[in-house]
Amino acid sequence: MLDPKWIRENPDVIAEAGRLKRISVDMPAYLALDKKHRQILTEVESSRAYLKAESKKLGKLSPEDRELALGDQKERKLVLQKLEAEEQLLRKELHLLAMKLPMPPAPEVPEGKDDTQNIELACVGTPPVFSFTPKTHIQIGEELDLLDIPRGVKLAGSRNYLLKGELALLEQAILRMAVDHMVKRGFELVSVPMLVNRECMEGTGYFPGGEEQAYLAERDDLSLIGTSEVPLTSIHAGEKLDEANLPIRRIALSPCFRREAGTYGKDTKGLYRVHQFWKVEQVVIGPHDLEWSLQEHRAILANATDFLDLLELPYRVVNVCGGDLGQGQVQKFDIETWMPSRNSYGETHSASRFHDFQARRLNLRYKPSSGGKPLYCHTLNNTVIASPRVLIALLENNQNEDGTVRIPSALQPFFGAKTLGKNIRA
RNA sequence: GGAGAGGUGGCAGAGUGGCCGAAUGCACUGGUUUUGAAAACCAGCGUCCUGCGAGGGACCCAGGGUUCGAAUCCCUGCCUCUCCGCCA
Repeated sequence: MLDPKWIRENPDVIAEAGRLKRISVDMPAYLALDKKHRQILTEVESSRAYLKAESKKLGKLSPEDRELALGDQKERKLVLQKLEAEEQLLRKELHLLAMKLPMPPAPEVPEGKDDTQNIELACVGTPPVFSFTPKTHIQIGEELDLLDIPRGVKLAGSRNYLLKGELALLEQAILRMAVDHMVKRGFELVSVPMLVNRECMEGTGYFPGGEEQAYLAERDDLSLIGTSEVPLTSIHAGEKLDEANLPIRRIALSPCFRREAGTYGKDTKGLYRVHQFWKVEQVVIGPHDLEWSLQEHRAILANATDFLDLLELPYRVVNVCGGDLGQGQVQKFDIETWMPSRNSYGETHSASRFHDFQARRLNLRYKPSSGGKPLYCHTLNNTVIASPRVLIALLENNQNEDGTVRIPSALQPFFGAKTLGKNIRA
């Protein structure tokens, strides 16, 4: 959500934002509606002021005099009611339009229409060269009897899977390692609801627009989260925080649910695009300060790349171009990890900064220590790790010729062994 | 799931149709007094929208309704508490 006053004064900036982000924006329509709404609002308010003042006088009149004055009041009330209905309708329309306006991207965001035009910022590690024909994660998992996709599909449809035994344990090990990694860096682990209300989905920018991507529990008007960014960012919605308590840095470990509507035929094989996965997500809520926000964006990016370094995986970081940015994002860095079976880097992390976009929708503010009006917070988030997607990289990059998988040393204490698959083969 | 009670300003808490944007206490801010502090006393003290301003409007959980007029009456929803039942 953008500041209504600012919208009025900067329609061109928003139109340009729409162009850069490939989001259709009709600023003339918005401005016309806004103007009309404010006109009616003024009428409603002055009419209401008159009626209110007259009513007060009525209260002091004798019963006989009152009867005489009532007729006029009733008539005016009818007129007001019509105006009020009109005003309410306009307000709703306007709000809906405002909810869909794009946040302008930062100047350092490259122009481009989709992910092929993202700019590589860094490339770390070297994709492995195999002296044998490498297997895909599916082959590795199935041959070790640790992965069962057909039965996952039997239970819940396409894009479902079963991880078994050591592979399921490996998943837990990575998630726990990620949690520890972040707790060491001062992030507070929060266990959050996975089923949230509409306010959370709208507040973080997923609704309206993203309803198709979410599993809805319609009877209770709740949605399954696609990421714990939603509950984590919404925790202090409607509150006025103390500046002294900022920034708030938190992580959550949660399952994530995505319908993946409109991706039929895309990434249908294996564990890359699935309906349900685990993710450790980092969310930071801070002051309304651009410099701070920029720094923090780099910091949460580093939290993730440092973790990939510990996992000894090759990856690259890209500066996401305008056309690949979401409505609310000001800038986004994606981390893509090398996946031999794809013969390319695949997106595993996404670090976004929002300025006050989410904070406005959530009505999330703080009292500045220096006094003065409450300000909207800035919010940011990034993945720490998402599984099973990271397992693709881990299994494929570290596979041995005999079909077992080497476990990176930092992960060994969490997994409890140096190799995956050994115990089964022995 | 059944029965009951309730949601008012930072907190506590009064307020059953006009004199209520809301008593009172606590907290907070400024002042007087004091070597300093405490106490006492005096004064101030909600948020948001709109307007250059004077001002106007909205808000007593939320949404509807009754009424010339609603914190107050009616309906619906949400939330909290107590008792009973059930349960990982």
